[in-house]
Amino acid sequence: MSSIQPIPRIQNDVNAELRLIALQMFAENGYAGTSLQQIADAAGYSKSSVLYHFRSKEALLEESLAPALSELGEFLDSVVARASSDELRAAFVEEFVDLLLEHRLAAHIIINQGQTLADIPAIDAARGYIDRIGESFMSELPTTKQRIRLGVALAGAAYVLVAARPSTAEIESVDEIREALIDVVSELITGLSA
Amino acid sequence: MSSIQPIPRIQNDVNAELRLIALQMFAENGYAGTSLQQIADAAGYSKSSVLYHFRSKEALLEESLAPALSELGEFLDSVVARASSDELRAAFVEEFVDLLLEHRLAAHIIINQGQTLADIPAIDAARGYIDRIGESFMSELPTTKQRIRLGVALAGAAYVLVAARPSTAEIESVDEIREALIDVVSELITGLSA
DNA sequence: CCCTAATCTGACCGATCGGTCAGCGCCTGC
DNA sequence: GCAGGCGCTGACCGATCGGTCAGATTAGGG
Repeated sequence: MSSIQPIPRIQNDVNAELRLIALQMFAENGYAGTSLQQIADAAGYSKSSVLYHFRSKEALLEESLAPALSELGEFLDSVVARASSDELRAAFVEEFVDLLLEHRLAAHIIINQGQTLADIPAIDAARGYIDRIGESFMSELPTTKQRIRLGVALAGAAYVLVAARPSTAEIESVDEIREALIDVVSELITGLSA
Repeated sequence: MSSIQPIPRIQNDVNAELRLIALQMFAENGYAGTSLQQIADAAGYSKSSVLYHFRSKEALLEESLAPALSELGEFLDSVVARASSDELRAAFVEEFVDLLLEHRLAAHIIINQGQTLADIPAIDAARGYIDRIGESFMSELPTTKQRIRLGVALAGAAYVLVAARPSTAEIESVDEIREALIDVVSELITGLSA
């Protein structure tokens, strides 16, 4: 306890707080549509303070996405490790949906704004991961139909995760959403090897 | 020819040109991420000239979306007119996918940026239309699973329509995409009445 | 207690934002 | 050939953008 921590400059509370707020606002209003001032106001700090913790707006985005990126990379490794045998597909889908649920905000940013933010390294890396995960599900060269099914599953899931319209408030449990998502995604994915 | 046109102040060429360019840029880089200067540069006009044709940036967006809005409204009418008998579902899906294909840029803006742009009347109207189209497919109160399937189908389709990654360039024909989309959307939609 | 370093802030920077306005050239109808 | 309007533009506006910097404030270990 009293000994120095292994890595002294660990992310502190303020840092994590800012990353969470930024992630929410980037997902809801878009990266371009969210200013550092708005983030600072929402967090109760000054804009200068935000820029003290993060070198730039882009760095704030990248560090906010980092945890999701890390887990996405691990998931990709586990996918390529186990060969894509048919009966393991269901387990993969379940893990993948859980990954989306855990990092729903990051997923929404990467998928919905990935096109716009293509020049940001973290975004580019994430898109590369996703591409390779998709490829691992496909035998040989993907057909148009396969790529469209995968795209619909991915983008559709990412959208649903954040859509949460004000009307018909989010009374429904996460479990219910999880179950429905696993159902629809696996239905879309299983059509890929055909 | 020499007689005055029925409605003198019809949309002229420049107007239509600007609307198309704006629609493309809004879809690709986001509404907040696209400046009037960028639109003007892309069109080869000055920013002042853009604002001469359109009262404001918001008006440019609304007028760019107008054709899609109009057709979407007509589609909604045709949906509620014919009762949603099961065997007509396929025809509905086909029409709907064609609508998405025809107005792919507008669809992408409405679905992917609808949350952010909720205070813009045209966007709000479009989201209302889509909600009502969705409701017309559902019997009684929609379950979570039903709403998720519909959300995945809509957002997934909208994403695929604009995704068109630079890699593996858009060699594939529109017909191929259309066929795949009709297939996957109808598969998702037909699960709604269950 | 005091010195240092971490944290936080307001003032300020140049650039760009959406938008206004006066005026330019050009075409057209009289 | 002249008057008038339309299309278009540069200059300019206040506000805000992301980012810098010097200094105030705070916290903590010796």
